[in-house]
Amino acid sequence: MSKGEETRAAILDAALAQASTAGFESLTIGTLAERTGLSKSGLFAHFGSREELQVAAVEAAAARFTETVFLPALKARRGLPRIRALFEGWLDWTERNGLAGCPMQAAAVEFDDRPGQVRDAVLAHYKRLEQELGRAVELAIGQGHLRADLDVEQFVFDMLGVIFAYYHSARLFRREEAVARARKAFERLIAAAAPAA
Amino acid sequence: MSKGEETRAAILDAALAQASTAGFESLTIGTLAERTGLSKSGLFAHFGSREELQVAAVEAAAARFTETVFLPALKARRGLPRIRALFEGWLDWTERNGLAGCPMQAAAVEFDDRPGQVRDAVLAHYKRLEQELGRAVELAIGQGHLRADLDVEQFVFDMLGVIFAYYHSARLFRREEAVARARKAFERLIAAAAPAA
DNA sequence: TGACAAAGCGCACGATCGTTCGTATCGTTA
DNA sequence: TAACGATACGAACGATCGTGCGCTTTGTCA
Repeated sequence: MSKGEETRAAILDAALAQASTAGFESLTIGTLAERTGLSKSGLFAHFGSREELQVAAVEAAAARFTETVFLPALKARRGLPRIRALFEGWLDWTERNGLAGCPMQAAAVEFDDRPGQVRDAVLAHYKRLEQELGRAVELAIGQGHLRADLDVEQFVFDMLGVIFAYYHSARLFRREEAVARARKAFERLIAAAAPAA
Repeated sequence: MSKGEETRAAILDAALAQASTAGFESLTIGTLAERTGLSKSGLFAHFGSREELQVAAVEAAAARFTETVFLPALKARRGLPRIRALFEGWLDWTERNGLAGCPMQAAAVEFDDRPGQVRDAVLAHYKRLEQELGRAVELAIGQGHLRADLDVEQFVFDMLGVIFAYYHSARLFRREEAVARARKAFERLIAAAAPAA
């Protein structure tokens, strides 16, 4: 990794930490420069514009998510075990990356009504996320772990809901029982999608 | 309503519109002054600080939510009908108020890791929301519409998840079928909570 | 090791930020 | 209508915003 790439990675590290606690709108060149020990202009040169910086931060978050959630889940057996691995990884991927809230959700909420490159990047991430999740569900159906007539998109929709409710309960309310509630909701989802006995 | 109260209400109208599309961090004195035709200092005098303005905007959103969702739902018969009314009102309360996204969710995500008055106000709203929702569920249990041994808090958790997944699907993905997905998920929740036949 | 490109800094710019203050105009009530 | 408080404005402040430019330092490779 060249010097430039190294610095760029360090900047994005700081950017993710910042965005996860205070949102992407709080990502300013000045504060980020101070946080990384760079000069404003030096930092700026790595991205060319603030919007590019925000896009890069979203993409960095997506990359982290892939490393922390997707790739490890591939080691689980296909079918239900893999879906469970995805779910569990999803619950704590932010902590495991030293982040506060989920930067992806923050970006989604902040930019869902603001057209531009950032919104496009967020959309791309969630599109891919739903695809991968859908594929995992279909594999589970193929394995006979889930009902053959299961509404896959609905299952993905429901699973996203559980995650969002978890983030809400854990971050805003700081509830300890959030994980337990999320797991219970998830298991009920799985049970409802189980093949007829 | 005195002149001052009138102006203040107009400012908060504009603030909610702004916050619902671009987030609370985008609420600046300058843009809001231009939007309302006031001078910066004239607008500022109504709140005393930017943070107070943000708090007032959160409380205005909560008031709108009460008017648009809570109060109408009280007209429905207690029990399941009222819970359904709450759910349906919740789905479209932002549209009915001419807003883009849900300002309350935006505030929750933006401030969940930032201590201060704004976070406190958001927390108070969601606390009350959960209380009211929980009471409605208990009434439904009393009416025999839902299982007596239902985990009320879990039901509220699950319902919140459905709403968040709906917002995500509708606002970020702009999916037409988001409402249908949300209703399906909600009905499954109700079915799982139904009394043993 | 010398040369060339990559990386970073310092300084400056116009704009906007939140906030303060003195002054003018308005609304309300006696 | 006179008077007085409520409401709004204009101008200014120091700070910070994103961005551009020229220069120096550093890393990299022939």
